[in-house]
Formats: sequence, C-alpha cells, structure tokens
Amino acid sequence: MLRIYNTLSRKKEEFRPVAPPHVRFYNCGPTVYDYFHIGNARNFILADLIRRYLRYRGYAVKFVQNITDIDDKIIRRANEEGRSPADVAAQYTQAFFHHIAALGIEPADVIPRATDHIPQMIAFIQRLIENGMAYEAGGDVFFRVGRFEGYGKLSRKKIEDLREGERVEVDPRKENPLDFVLWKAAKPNEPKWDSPWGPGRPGWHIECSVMAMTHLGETIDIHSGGSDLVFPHHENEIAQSEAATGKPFARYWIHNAFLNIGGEKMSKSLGNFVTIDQVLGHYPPMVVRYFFLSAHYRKPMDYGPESLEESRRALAKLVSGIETIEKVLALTSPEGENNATPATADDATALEAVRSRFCEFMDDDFNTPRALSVLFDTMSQLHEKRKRFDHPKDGARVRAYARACVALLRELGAVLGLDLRAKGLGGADMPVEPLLRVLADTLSQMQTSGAQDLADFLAERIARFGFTYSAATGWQSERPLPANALDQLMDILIAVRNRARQEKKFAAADGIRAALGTLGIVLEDYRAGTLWRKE
RNA sequence: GGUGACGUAGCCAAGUGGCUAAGGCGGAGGUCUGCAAAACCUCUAUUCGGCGGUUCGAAUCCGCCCGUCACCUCCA
Repeated sequence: MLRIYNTLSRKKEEFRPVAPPHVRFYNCGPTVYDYFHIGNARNFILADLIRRYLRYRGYAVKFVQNITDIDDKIIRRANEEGRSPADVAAQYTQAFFHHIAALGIEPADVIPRATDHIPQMIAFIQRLIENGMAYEAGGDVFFRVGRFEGYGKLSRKKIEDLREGERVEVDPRKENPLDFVLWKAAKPNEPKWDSPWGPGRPGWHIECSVMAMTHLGETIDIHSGGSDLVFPHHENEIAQSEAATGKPFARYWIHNAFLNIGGEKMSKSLGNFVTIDQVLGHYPPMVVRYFFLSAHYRKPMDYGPESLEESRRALAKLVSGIETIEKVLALTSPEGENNATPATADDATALEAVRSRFCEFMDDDFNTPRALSVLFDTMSQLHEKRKRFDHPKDGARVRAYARACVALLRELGAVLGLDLRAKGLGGADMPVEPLLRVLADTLSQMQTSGAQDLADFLAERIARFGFTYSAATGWQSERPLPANALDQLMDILIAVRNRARQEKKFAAADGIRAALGTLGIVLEDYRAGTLWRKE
C-alpha cells in the first residue's frame, strides 16, 4: 500500500485515488521567462518519479503540467530585451522541453498553456463573482479571502498571524489585505485580453486552478510543487477552487524541499543559482538525477560539485557493475545461451524479494535513498555470484539467475528514471588514431626486443584486419577503417597481450597495458577472458 | 513578531519507540591476480547537536537550550 505524505494533513496517508486505477496528477510547471535552475529541477524530477512509480504500481496516470506563459516576469524580460512577451515565452518554453528531455523526464500527458485558457479563466472568475467570493475594483478582480472558511488550511496559517506579518504595501482597493488578484487590469503596453471587467490578464493563482480543472476535473488526486508554493500559491488555489465548486480541490498535496547552495535556498531572486544548462555542461544527466534520488524529496539538500562528483561515482558503480556482469556472462556462457528465468524456486523467491523490498521502500512516501540501497545490495550479490558463472555444475543456474537480476535492476532503475543501460556517464567516444599508434609502438617494441614470435603474431593479426604497418611506410591498407575498428583493434591488442602472458613475457604484456593506460583504457583479466573499458 | 523544517560516522544519507543504527563516497587491512584492475571479506557511529524528562526500553515521544535554514512578498 502506497503511503504519501500529505501537506494538507502533515501526515503520511494511504494513497486512495478518487477513481482507481485512474490517477489525476497536476504539477505546477515552469514560468517561462528564463532557463530553469538546478533547484527547479528537483520539482520536475520528483513529479516524473511519482508518475513513473504510480504507473509501475499499475495506476493509469493522467499527468498535467502547465506552462505559465504570461506573467510579470515575462513581460519585464520582454521589455528589457525589446521583444514581445510571446516571443520570450516561446523561447523558454522550447528550452524547457529541451532540458527536461536531457534529464530523462517524460513530457506530461497534457501541457496546457495559460494563454490558451483565458476564456475558461474568465468564466471561472465570473462564477466566483456570482457567488460572492470575488469582487471587481477598478478593472481588477480580487478574491474575497474572508469569505472562504478554510483559508490557511494547507499552510497552517492563521489569518491574524498573516496580517501582523504584512510586509507589502496594501492595495487600498482591497477589502482585506489578504485578498488576492484573480484578474489584473492591463497597464499600457502590456499584453491584454478582453473581459467583462475590461482588458487585462489573469492572475497567477487562477491559472493553475483553471488548467487543472479543465484537464483533470474538479477534484484531482495529486497536486505537487515546490514547498515555497504552499503559501500563498497553493493556499489560494484551494480557496478559489473550492469556493467555486464546493468540492475538495486536491486530495494529496506533495511538496519537495529546496536545493540549497552554500546553506541557502537557491533562488532566482537571491541570484545564487546555477542553471540546468551549466550543470549539464559538467555532469551527465543521469548523475543529476541520481543526485536528487540520493536524498528524500522532503529533505533540503545542498548543491555542490563534490556532491555531484560523489553521485557520479556511486552511479558508476551500478552502471559499470551491470556492464561487467554482462560481459563476464558473455565470456562464460556457451554459444547462444541467454536464459533469463530463475531455474529454482529459491532463485525465483530471491528475485521477487528484491522487487518487493524496492516497492516497500518506494511505497513509503517515495523513499528513494532506501530504494537505491536495494539496487546496491543486489549489485553486490551479483558480483558474488559472478565467481560461479563458470562453475561446471552450477554455472547455468547461476547465469540464468544473474541475467534475470540484471533485467530486474534495469527495470527498477527505469522506475527511478535511471537508465542503467547507457554508458551515459560521460565516457566520450574515442578516436582510433591513438590506438593505432599503440599498436605500431607495440610492434616495433617487440621487434627490437627480440620477441620475434610475438611480433609475427601481431603482424599476422594486423594483416587479417586488413592493414600492414612498417616504420618506414606507416599504416597501409586497401580499405578504409571499419566502423567497429576500435573494438577490433582492442581485440588484437588483447590477443597479443594474452599470448605474451601465456609465454610469461610479462614485460611485453605490461607494456601494452601501460600504453593503453595512457589512453585511459583499463584492462581487466578474468579467468574466462580479458575485458577493457574506457575510464 | 508569527509559523514550520532540520541537526545521525571524515563526507553524503536512511532510520521516527524494541532484533547487531540501511546504503553510498572516502580511508585502512585482507582475499583473488604473474603484476594489476574489478570484485569480495573485515574494520572505519557503544551512539544519533546539548541538557533534562516520560517509558521496562528513545536517535525516535515531551520540555528547555544551542545551531542552521525556510515560509509569512515573486520564487520549485
């Protein structure tokens, strides 16, 4: 049973959607006036995670994430840059899609834009005016907070406390300082839409209520966002929505904690932010994702290069661990064997235990740190079993179990949005030329050091590859380098090195490894064969 | 001023009343190896910011104190 911490009750509650298996899920999306920063990414990644996990648990999720494409900041930016607000919004909307795709975040099922919902918003505001919950004043329309009984129930604020803390200048047209704007009269040179109260544009809070209801109905199951939205944004959404419909607006409110930097909240207004663009310039997207998964979403975390670096190493353990297991599996399996079904009841039980532990932790308010610990434990078990892949009696069983385990690890990784298949850790493609040089050096080395049989062996392999080499003429060939030249050249080097090892010519063997080492290539010798990887 | 969150090993981070305080990074030693690498094994918090209290029993509940942060204003 999935339990979710609900900001409304400040408790973990059993998750019961209105109409299972359907889940209606709304997330406050970006205001598109700039690139989002790494702190904002926490919200988007959390929403993506919730969606993936609900889906994994068999729910049919309809996920809506809005784009706020009209607002003060967009207008300000447009004015500063001498272009239209629509132009600014279009640019950063596109950037948003680009960046979430880079982070492996799936686009929402519905991505409504505020400017496409103006008529619905006007109708909604009218409804509030009609039932006395809102009033017009000089072209603006305000929500009458005093008339809504539950005001403050989400943020646990008392109206009296709020008045004391008032720090903004109060608009004299407001009946109550807490009243918030639903419709803003247009100032000169601002984008505007016609309305019963004159030309203007919607207030921020009304957008989300209307878009959520338009696409998900009057009561939605989950509404999520950053914890700074609890007040006033989500409080106001609840007020206006429930005042209009008389029904609960959202059943579960999920809020993520912030990403701090230097101990302080990362924010646009403080100017201490790092854009997603900058981060992705330094770290692979999966590392960024792992970084967020490594802490619980309701706990503040601190951004820093050291943390990202640590995430990179931890994730590499999973990714390269799986890679190693698979390669050793390939080395030790008879031709054509690819059975990935546990062969014994015990194996099947062990495998299911992994999945159920993972789910148990995710069920507990999306406890990703514990979910990750399951992956690491499983990885360790696999490495242990690796030693028995070539066991004469038991090998086939162990290999089948290992294949099933690898598949499961990938499956669970995908639930977290981690792609454990891709190298994805920044290991850039390598040019072939340096490798050719190593090959050439190795050949001359062997010739001059009198290891003629090794030199002949190497030359023969090079010839079979379709090339010849001599110090005088360099590389010669009838044909261009094939696409998999890198792998083929590595095979040749590994073959000659292993021959050297067999003949106990360790100096030659170690020379090859050292030369490859300068290219960042590491060799690993297993009983069944030699693997290489690029660091 | 009001409200809320957090403080667990060298670092990151789970755990919120009861088996030996997850997992990761880093570090030390060992096994395997011709040497390596990878991996595995062992060790790295007798104790959870401090002080009291409740309880048979507390990192976990309560009180006070110290420290850090956030919300009350646009903000993920």
